[in-house]
Amino acid sequence: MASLQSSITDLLTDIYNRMYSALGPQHWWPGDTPFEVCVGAILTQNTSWTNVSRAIDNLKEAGVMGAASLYALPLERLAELIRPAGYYNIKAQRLHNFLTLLMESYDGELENLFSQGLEAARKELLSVNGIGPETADSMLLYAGRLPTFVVDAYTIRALMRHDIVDENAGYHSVRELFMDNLPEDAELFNEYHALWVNVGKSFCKKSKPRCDQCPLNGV
DNA sequence: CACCAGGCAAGTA
DNA sequence: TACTTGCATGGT
Repeated sequence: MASLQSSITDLLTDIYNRMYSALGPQHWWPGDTPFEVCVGAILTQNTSWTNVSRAIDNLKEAGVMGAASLYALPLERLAELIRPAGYYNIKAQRLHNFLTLLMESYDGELENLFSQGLEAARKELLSVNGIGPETADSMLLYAGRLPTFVVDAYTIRALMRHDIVDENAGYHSVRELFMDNLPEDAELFNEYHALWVNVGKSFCKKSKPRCDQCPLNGV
């Protein structure tokens, strides 16, 4: 049955309920520790998670999944370990840039970074070359449990196909759409973003849409 | 074979 | 400001 929307909040809530009912809890982010989540956030830039998982396994196997030991690695050795994740040279440099911030300004402790609060920590992360808005928000939400909304290509594509945003909607405007119209709830934002990715992978694909099965049909 | 994947920065006009 | 290009492995 169709439902009437009286506000953007109701629309976004309805979309969430539809996706959650169809797909259930997503158990994000896959990762044993907040630090591992941050490493994964950089490695997964424009890259499938299966490839990233291999790279993370290599780092664990080498015993360097920690701020100090990863920071101490030569770039060539780091690149070699993360090779399965693709873009390994640039990602090695980006990881090192992040570790430089963490080690030199926060004593290697993510807690010291996140305890500043969302806005200050976000500004710090965005100052790192190689950390853009999605990577920063992923770290803040999934490692720091701070209530920021993560937007990605799946989110924007699905919103566009359902005429909820227009074709020139950017990261910032979509992030604000969710944050201005939903309660400031890290658990909700966690599940909501993960559901967008699932919908994007399963139904709202780039070149093979399966719109007939999409839980967003009828919003 | 072509296309895609949980982006970002640098270069060009 | 608004496009375009490089980065790279691995699955479908």
